[in-house]
Amino acid sequence: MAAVDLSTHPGHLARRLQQAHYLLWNTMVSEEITSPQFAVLNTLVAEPGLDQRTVGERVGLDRSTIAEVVSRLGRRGLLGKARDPQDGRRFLLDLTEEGVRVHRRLTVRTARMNQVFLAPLSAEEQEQFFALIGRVADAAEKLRAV
Amino acid sequence: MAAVDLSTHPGHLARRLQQAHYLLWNTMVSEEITSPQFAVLNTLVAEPGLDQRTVGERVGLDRSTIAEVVSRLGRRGLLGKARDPQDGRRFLLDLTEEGVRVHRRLTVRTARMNQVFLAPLSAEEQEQFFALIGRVADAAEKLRAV
DNA sequence: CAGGAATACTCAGTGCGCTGACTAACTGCC
DNA sequence: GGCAGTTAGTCAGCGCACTGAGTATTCCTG
Repeated sequence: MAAVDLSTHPGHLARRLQQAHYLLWNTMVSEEITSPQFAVLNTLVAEPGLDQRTVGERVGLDRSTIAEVVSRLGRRGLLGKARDPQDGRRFLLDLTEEGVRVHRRLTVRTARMNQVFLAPLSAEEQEQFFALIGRVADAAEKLRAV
Repeated sequence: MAAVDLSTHPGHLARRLQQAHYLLWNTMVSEEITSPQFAVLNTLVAEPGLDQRTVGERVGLDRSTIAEVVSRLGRRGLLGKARDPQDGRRFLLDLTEEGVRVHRRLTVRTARMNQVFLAPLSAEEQEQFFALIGRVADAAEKLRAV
């Protein structure tokens, strides 16, 4: 029996965490808009008119994935795409009014969901939670960059 | 600018963590066998002859997803499926010799990868990392069970 | 200013992960 | 024994996420 205990596997833990979040999001925030889609909306509220690649970079999605997410949001009428007149390769993205409205509505629910999600941890532990995961993710992303 | 800082969003953090792990796995462990597939192999080393649903439960995959993962592993000749003679609804799963060999080989590499992945944290911090994520994931899964 | 390198994006292919609807098999109760 | 309810698995459909190949545009360098 050379098997390993999965609970000491960070990858397995990360997957469980993400799935748990996904389910909670579905019940507490929205069944229509997913968490990555919200991240895109959120980025465009902060920086309207950003190009597609940069949006992807902000939310941590590669060019293929961001293209699909953007196209879905476009189909739902939450954002618009336009060629950059300065650089014909780029697409510039902007929220529609509906997109802004949806973002505003979901922001409230997201905050509530995050509270529930992190409720098992004390305020101090929540700090550690963010810091530890952030450090591991940052380090791994840097390994990739090389 | 009603935008939120994504770095304080546990869902976004969880996704980044998982992607970072995915990339490292690809370069350090295997391009063929994925982390969930390894989890299935690992479960069957510990408990040979388990049925498909229970394997899914052990590794945290729903019945649809475990069916796909199992079918892929079957196509690669790493495990075999057989109807349970006691209960015609069930499929019992068993690793082939090749499956056992692959599991043994990947176990070593996985341990090495985990070390690299967690290297930014001290031993004490690694404990916290496991504990905090485990508690949040457990709590969220319990919410679901209700 | 022309040709090669870099950049933004698309498309095809693979894999994980979920829901909801369906089929087949078993279980329990009358 | 028969029928209702539960359970294991499949299938279709959606969405995220990556790689690798291909196209169009821009940038850089000789």
